Amino acid sequence: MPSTVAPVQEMQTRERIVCTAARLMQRQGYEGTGIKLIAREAKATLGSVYHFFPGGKKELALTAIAFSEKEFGDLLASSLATENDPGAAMQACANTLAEYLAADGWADGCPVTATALETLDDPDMRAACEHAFAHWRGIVSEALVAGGVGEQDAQDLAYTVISVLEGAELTAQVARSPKALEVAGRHLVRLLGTYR
Amino acid sequence: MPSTVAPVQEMQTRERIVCTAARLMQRQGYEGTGIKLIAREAKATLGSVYHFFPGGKKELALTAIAFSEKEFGDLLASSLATENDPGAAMQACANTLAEYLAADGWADGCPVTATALETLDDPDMRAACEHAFAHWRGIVSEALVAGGVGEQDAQDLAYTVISVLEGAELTAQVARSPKALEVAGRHLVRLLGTYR
DNA sequence: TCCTCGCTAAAACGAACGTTCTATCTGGAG
DNA sequence: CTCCAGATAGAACGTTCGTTTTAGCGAGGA
Repeated sequence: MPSTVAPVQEMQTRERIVCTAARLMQRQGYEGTGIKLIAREAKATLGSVYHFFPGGKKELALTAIAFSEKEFGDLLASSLATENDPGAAMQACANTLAEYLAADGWADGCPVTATALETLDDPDMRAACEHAFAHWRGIVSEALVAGGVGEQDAQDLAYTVISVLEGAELTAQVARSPKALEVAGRHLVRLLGTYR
Repeated sequence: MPSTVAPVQEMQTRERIVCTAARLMQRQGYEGTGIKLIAREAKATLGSVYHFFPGGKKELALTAIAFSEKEFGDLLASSLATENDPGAAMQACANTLAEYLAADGWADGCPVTATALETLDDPDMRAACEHAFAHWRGIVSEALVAGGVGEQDAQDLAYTVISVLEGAELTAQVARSPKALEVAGRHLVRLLGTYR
């Protein structure tokens, strides 16, 4: 049975690998990110990577997607918790994404997007990405319902909110400009405003 | 000097390679698509590929992006030409994208998106993707101005229109459902409707 | 002390990558 | 016919990929 200290060490190295994988994959996609590079950047060895992820690159990628799902979900939730109006919260969220992007040279985009498009033919990967998107939509949808929007309208709006955030972040990265995210925030406020 | 027949043959083979490259890259991204696979699928040999594209994979990818830029630009333009209301045109465009996606098993998404995210660190590739996005925004913006929307509002709306189409197409691919694109079309109609 | 076991370290595998090279083919010009 | 540039064909290069394998480390349990 593991001691009380060993698991901490274990999770530190493991989490370092997962975090690095997520960051690299959101910068250069799934195919573009090598396992050896992940190990090097995470200051771990190849042996450690395959020790924690016997399933290889795919298992690591699935874990990284789940990690990123939680990361962005927390950003959504905290934005919605800070602002009481859902529209203002989504605008704040868009602006936060723009700040993050500008801070790291427009490299770290949506963690799931870059990986998703390359791995749609793999059922497991696609399912993981779909789970992330559905999770995020659920957070937005709940907040909208709590804000007085009807159940059906809220679910539909959640689709568009997540879609426009994804698309605007991509646009901002390609253009190296926060403009797409800024106007997306304004338009989301305007769109959500028509539902009250 | 080339004869009048030889260039036709030349362009046929060349275009076959470009078209195949664009299709494969929109399915599996830049890194995930090998040059040898492109040659095989295009029924050309490796020698032909490097004959027409001495710059190798990158030059071919840049050409494929330009090809895709025109392809989606034409879809935008034809939708705007068919419908007289820009909002209805964008909704029709979203529905057309949904039909295409469903027809090919949700594989052929936006040609630029998949490539863009992996190659943001390459200035030439990023510039090509940015050029495509800007081109598409220009088409939408012009149509909005022609529809009576103010110049500044039209430019801002063009950002969001393209962003939401990109994001909704990605969402639809991952979910294997046209829903994201359908609601995106409805919400675009609604958003554009507030500007008249 | 010895032994075990979670973990690290590094070498090595076959396969596939992008690219280069040489050889062959084809069809119009001289 | 000869000739040659455009185009095709395919072998081969070195590198890097994901993965496997083997050896070594270092701290608890008996």
